Amino acid sequence: MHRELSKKYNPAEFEDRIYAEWEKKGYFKPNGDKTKPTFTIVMPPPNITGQLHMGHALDNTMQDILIRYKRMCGCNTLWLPGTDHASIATEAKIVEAMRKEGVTKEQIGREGFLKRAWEWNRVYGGRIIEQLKKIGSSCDWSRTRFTLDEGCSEAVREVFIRLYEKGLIYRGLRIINWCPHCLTSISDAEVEYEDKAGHFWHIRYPLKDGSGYVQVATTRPETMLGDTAVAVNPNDDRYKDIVGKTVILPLVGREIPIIADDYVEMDFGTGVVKITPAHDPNDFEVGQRHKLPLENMMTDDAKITGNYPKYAGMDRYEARKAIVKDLEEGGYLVKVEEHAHSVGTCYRCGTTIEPRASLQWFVKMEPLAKPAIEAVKNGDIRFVPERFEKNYLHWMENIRDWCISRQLWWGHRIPAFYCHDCGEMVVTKEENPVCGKCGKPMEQDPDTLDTWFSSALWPFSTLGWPKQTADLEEFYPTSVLVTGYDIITFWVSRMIFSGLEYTGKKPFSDVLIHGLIRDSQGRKMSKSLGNGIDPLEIIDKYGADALRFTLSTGNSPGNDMRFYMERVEASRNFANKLWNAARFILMNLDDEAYETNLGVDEIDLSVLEDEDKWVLSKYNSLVREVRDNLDKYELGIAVSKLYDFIWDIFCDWYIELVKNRLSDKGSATNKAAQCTLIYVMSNTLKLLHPFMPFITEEIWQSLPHKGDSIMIAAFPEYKPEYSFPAEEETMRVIIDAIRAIRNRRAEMNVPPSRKAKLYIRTEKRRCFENKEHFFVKLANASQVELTDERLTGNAVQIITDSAEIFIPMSEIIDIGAERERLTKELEAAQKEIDRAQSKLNNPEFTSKAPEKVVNAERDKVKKYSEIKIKIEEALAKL
RNA sequence: GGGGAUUUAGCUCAGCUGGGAGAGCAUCUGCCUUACAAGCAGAGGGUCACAGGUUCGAGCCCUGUAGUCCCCACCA
Repeated sequence: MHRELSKKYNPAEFEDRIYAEWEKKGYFKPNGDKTKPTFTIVMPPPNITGQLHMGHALDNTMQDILIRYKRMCGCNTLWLPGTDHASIATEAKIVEAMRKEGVTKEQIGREGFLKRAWEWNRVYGGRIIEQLKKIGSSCDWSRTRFTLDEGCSEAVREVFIRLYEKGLIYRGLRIINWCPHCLTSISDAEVEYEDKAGHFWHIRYPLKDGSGYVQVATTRPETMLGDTAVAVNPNDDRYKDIVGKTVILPLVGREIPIIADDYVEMDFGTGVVKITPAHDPNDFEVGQRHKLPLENMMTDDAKITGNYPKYAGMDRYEARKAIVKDLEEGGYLVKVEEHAHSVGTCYRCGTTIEPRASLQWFVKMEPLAKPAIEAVKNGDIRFVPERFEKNYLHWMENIRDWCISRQLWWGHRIPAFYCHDCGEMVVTKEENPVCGKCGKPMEQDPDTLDTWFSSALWPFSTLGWPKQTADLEEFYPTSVLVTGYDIITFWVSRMIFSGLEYTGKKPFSDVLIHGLIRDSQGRKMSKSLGNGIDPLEIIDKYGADALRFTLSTGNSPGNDMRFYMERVEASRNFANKLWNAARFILMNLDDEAYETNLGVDEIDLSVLEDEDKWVLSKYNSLVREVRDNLDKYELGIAVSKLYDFIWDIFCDWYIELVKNRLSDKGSATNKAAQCTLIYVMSNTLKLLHPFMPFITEEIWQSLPHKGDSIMIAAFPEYKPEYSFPAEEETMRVIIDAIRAIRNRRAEMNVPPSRKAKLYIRTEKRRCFENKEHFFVKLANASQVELTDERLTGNAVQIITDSAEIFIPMSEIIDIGAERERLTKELEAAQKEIDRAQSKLNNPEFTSKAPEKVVNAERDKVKKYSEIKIKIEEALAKL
């Protein structure tokens, strides 16, 4: 009737089996209950380039916890999964794989390349989904999407055309960040800056009229080939007279003007700047203002063009050396200084990016940013933790136009078409448009879109947008987005403005931000360092539950976390503890408990002992706290409370307290204990299920239960009638006494085998009555006697706030030591009294502090005064 | 240059709206007590970075200082 649990906790035995069962039964799909609120999460789609890493494991564990919680709360819950085509990253990987085979993109052509890319997606995109299942992700896989699937592509085209027609997408010649390795433009957000040691070269540019020279300073001397002016500040008296004159560009011989522009700072360098409009964003602006020609002196792969035969074909750095040498030899080089400056690098390949004037597509950001800023400022969209709002707002408020075209093949092709004959351009969803002017077939723009362009639409494109689907109606806006702080600018911000602009609604209400998983030394996990830990290996060895527990504990939102194997072991040990507690319960259940579903729905409170009510009451508070923490996204706090309850309260105390009753087969008290064990255990399992789905299911199934799966059981609710303050107090007194006895025995090195009779004198007799067996079981007592008398003579005396306990053990009593110890305790009690009393003597305290706090201090004085009297009497009798 | 995070036990980190500092691991002591040695019972260990301030009361709030880390920014 009920399933046995195997002797050893071995997650590999059941995790896959349980997952398959859940999936087969369709539990991952929305329950369709329209009377309940919907709860939706759209998974940040992992790239198809790689393996599941710890970041994914964390991200998806958090999402799964929230989803499982809400599902058990009865919500109509959807967690929609998918993968990202990751254009630049994937293309780079494929090119690299091809290189090893000795094949180039050009050789196989666009079509052949795309064929390979789709094949790649079939293999690796599928793999990562399987890996997500291993950690227990309860996604609705039937709705799995891919950023490059037909629906998403339709959404991309729709958006592109809408924005174009609105004038928010334009094509223009601008300075963009060019990666000479990936051979594509990238957006500002995709550039990473790092400080590098460099030089400042001071170079003389002779005036054409022979009246001298100007001295410019540059960090990139090779770009002088592209200079089309030099500039000074209009207010700079030093150079007033030469503005309007021309200089001769050294090595090149080109005659270029001296212009005046505010951009130049007088105090910096020499106050004279060489202007290279084609290779520097500021210079480009200056060039625009002064109508300077663009001189592009570099090829795609950052080599000098044929226009400069002496340097043609040299790469940037080679050319720099040669040019510096030539300048020096020509007497143009004045000096070289050390100079640290920040250099932009490609976030994918790390190559130093080359700013470059280029014809690209852009999204005009300012009008889109405005509502996106407003939505966060007015609290419509909330960041958790809140501080990331600042991050987001700062970026949004200073946003620049977004370069969206990429010179890649793997991605959404830009729906713009050109007529070769007349130069006409159309933006259209049509696949083969003809030129409206001359009727000729048109050719599509060869470029694709930034991969984040499609990711930006993810929360609604996955639900069917632009079609008004039932899913979109039901599940959009989504509830919460869970992601790392590292992609707030790349992704979160773009989803926000996209959602607002295209659907008129925010894409999600809350953004739950987590940190990065680092190695045990605090370093980022990376391939190059080889310090990555594979989540799948952890799962193989310790189980998915242990991994999930590790990732969800001991960490606060938004903060990075170090990954320690010791912590995984501790998590596994916790699972083991739970497992064994369950085994113990199972060993002690009668068949009748299964036949009658004992303790499954309710408990007959009238038959419970104090300890039953105590644990039930503790459990009841736990329910309230866990719900509260989960509602506030405090996952780590919730799970640590569960840990404490299960290990400390339930296993170390409650189970120990009821062991005697469990051997008393057939009695009413035995049944009450079984009932309480079942009720508290199975409901605690429900509380823990979102965090550790597999072990909780396995155990729950083995206990008396109703329903097919813990996954779809109702999440426990707080019940006022299960709150028992009086029994909690009774058990606190008992537990304190037991602890005090154990403590003293350990101090005195009494071997556990040496049992002794206890005499307990207490004014809280009610608490101790009928509790004698606890002291026998848990405090090495041979016998317990409640007495009104103080034991005199050679007895160990133990004093708690509620009792005096005497253990006659004359043979090990050292009167001198006892006196010393009691004196110390007396001093400690006096100290407590003084401390509390001094507070109470302060009228400011008694008048201003809350009553609750003042009363607590009064109680303290009372309590320690009583203890003090007892100790004094004990000393007197010694 | 601006912004943020962080500094708590030997290590890694929790600590929710201010009301006597906690966990895991490590260390020490004693235990195979009829679930669990992946365990049980105990113990030691902290000027909560530093200096001021607000408050009856500060690990928590404010100001400053220092260390560590991150993000953003077009100064050649």
